[in-house]
Amino acid sequence: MAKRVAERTELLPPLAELFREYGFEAASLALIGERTGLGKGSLYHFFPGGKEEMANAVLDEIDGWFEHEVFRPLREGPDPNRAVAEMLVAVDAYFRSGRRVCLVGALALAETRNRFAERIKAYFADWDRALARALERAGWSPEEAAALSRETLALIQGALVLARALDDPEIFGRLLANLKVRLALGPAQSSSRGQG
Amino acid sequence: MAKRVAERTELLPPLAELFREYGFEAASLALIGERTGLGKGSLYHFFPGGKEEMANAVLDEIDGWFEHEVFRPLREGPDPNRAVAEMLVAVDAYFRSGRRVCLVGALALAETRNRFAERIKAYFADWDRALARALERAGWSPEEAAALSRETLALIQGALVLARALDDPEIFGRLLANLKVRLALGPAQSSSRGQG
DNA sequence: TCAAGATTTTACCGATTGGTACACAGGAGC
DNA sequence: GCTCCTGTGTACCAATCGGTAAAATCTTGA
Repeated sequence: MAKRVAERTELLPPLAELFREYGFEAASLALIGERTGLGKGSLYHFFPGGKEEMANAVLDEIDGWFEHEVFRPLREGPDPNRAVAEMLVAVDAYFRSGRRVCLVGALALAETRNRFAERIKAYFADWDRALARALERAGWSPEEAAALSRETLALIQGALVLARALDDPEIFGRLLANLKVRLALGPAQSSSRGQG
Repeated sequence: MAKRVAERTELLPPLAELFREYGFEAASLALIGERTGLGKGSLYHFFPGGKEEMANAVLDEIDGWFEHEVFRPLREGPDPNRAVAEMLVAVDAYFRSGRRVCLVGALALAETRNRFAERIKAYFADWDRALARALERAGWSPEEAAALSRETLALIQGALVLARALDDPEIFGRLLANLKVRLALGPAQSSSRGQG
C-alpha cells in the first residue's frame, strides 16, 4: 500500500469537523478512520492518547486560531471599535455564517463537559476578558463593558443554537447584524438607560 | 421481589434529567436503569421503542409544559407585557437559574440532531411565534417584534451555554435581568434607533 | 544495497452498547 | 383455589466501542 505520510496538523480540520458534527462520544474511531482515510494504527501513531488527545489537539488549534485572530486584536488592536467590528466578521466567517457549530459551546452542553471543563472555561473567559477590555477602551464603563461582553458572547452562542435548531443559518447573520449595530452605537446613546 | 408498579409518567423527570446531564447517546441503558431503579425489562415494558421512545416521551412532556406555562400565556394572556415578564420568571425557574441545561438546545447541537430535528424545530418555532405575537400586542412593530423575539431566544440559549461553560450559574440570572429591562422598556424608547 | 525509522494494515482484546426472550412475581377478578 | 394481566429480573445476543500488538510496508539516509 502507498504511504500516505499524513501530517498530524492536516488531520485536525477533519477531526474538528467530525467532533462538531457528532460530538466527542459519538465520533467513533470507525467514523474517524473513515473520514480521515486512516486506520486505527495510524491514528494511534499520531495520537497515542487516543480520542482524548485528538480532541485536545483540536481544541488547541481552535484556541490558537481565536487567540491570534480575535482575542489579541481585541486586547491590543490600536482601534478598539475596529477590533470589535472585525471580531464579528471573523466570527461570521469562522462559523460559516451559521452553518457551522461552535465545538467549544457544544462540548459545554454535552455529556463530556467534565472532561474538557477547564479548557472550555478558559476559552470563554479569554474571549470575555478580551472583548470587555476592548469595549472599555472604546469608552464603555467597566460595568457596561462587562455586561455587554457577556451579552455578546451569549448572543453568538445562542444564535448558533437557534440557527441549527431552526435549520436556518441566516438567523445567525441577522442576529450578528443587530449585534453589530448595538456595539457600534457606542456608550454615548446607551448610558442613559438604567442598569437596574 | 416487590412490585414497584412504577408509572410511566413518573419516569419522565429522571429520564429528562439524565438526558440533560449526559445527552442522548451517552445516557446508556445501564445508567438509566441505575437512576430509575428499573431493569431493562421494566424499561422496555414502558417504552417498547427503547431509548428513542424515552427521549420522545421526555420531549413530549417538555413541549406540554412550555405550551401550557409559556406559549399559551404569551399568545392568549390578556396583558402581553405581563405574559412576557412571567415568561422570564418561568424560564428562570425551569432552568434552575442557570444550573440546568436546555435539553432541546443541547440536542440541537448534539450528534443526535437529525433524529429529533423536527421536534427541536417545532419547539423553538412555537416559542418564537408566541413571543413575537406577544411583543406585537405590546406595541412593537411586526419587524421589531420578530427581531426581538429571536434575540430573546438566542440570549436565553446562549446564557445557558455560557453559564455551563464558565461554571457560573449566576451569569444566567444577570443576562435574564438585562433582557427583562430591554423587554419591559417597550417599543417607545427604542423605535428611534435605526434598524440598519 | 541495506539497515533504521516512520507509517500502515490487520487481527485481536475485553468491555459495553441497545435490544430481545423468557421465566417469574404479584395483585385483581372469579 | 385459579387464571389473567401487568410488571420485573435475568440471561443472553450480535454489534460496536476504544484501545493494543505486531507484522508488513514504505521512505530515507548512509
